[in-house]
Amino acid sequence: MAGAGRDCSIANALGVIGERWSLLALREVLLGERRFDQIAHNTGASRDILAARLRTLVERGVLARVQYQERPPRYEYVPTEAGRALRPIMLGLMEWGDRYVTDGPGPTRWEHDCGAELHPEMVCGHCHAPVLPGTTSLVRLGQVR
Amino acid sequence: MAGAGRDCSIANALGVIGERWSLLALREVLLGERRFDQIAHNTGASRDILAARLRTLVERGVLARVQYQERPPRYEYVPTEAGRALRPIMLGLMEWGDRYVTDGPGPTRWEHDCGAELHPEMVCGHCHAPVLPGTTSLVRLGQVR
DNA sequence: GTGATAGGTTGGATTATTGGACCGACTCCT
DNA sequence: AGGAGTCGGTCCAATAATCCAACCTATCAC
Repeated sequence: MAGAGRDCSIANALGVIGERWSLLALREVLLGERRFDQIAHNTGASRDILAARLRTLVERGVLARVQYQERPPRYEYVPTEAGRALRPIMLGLMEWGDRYVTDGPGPTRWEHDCGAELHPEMVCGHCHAPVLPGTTSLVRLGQVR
Repeated sequence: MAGAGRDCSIANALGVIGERWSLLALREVLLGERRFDQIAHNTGASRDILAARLRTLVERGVLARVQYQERPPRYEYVPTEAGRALRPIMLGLMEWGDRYVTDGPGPTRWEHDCGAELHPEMVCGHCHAPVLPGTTSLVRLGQVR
């Protein structure tokens, strides 16, 4: 792991969800798949790596591991508040992938309650204007350690 | 690499920017650092890995490598349109990291033109209502291959 | 007893990453 | 002219992570 680099919440966030398969596992959980085998199948991750990733996501508070039956004990993974808070970011990543990576129409599509196909946009939480380059200024920058 | 898993633009996006150091390198470029040595220093990545990451980001159209002087030839990395389109996502990730990972106040802070400290929010591009769980419905889901 | 389901663990082979040294082609200082 | 510094990398051996298939435990259904 990196002991250096800029003090930055992006780096900290990537420390939690930045490893390979973590975000795809979370995608499945947010889509409603909560069982190990289903997550393994739908992501394509190998089972040992997936087990490790789910463990760290639980440790870091993004998912919770909930027993849904005794005898035999069986567990499912459910998103915590922190996990649900990643949903907009995943939708943003999906939008970016649709636009700049995936050929043809997006394989997964959402509709918003307003009736339109969902194309999420990032806005300022205060004035609700789009966050565009040039409309923001740096107040404080994390130092490089 | 994964040959299987769900057909999904999140997975496709991660194929481009999901490797370790890629997003941190992009963060530095978007912050205005364009030189190899500075990016290496500010991220903490080893130089050979950084060179490899920058190469794939250029290949995939997220960055461009531009010669800024001859004799000796020197290059800098600038964001393309696709790279700039990742800015809102990085800000969202920063917001998430500030809230759920980083202890204390966020090390990097932005102000929006409206005067408020920036706390970005994801909204529907059509009706501008926040994208909350329960306000969207799946129209089409990428199949697992 | 045979299969199926669920949630993993184990082992061995392959790949990726790390950190530091090194390099070529300059420029700047003295 | 000699020496140091800059820039954008590459090369190397040691270490760490990942992949895949096989295996395991417990239980239920037949």
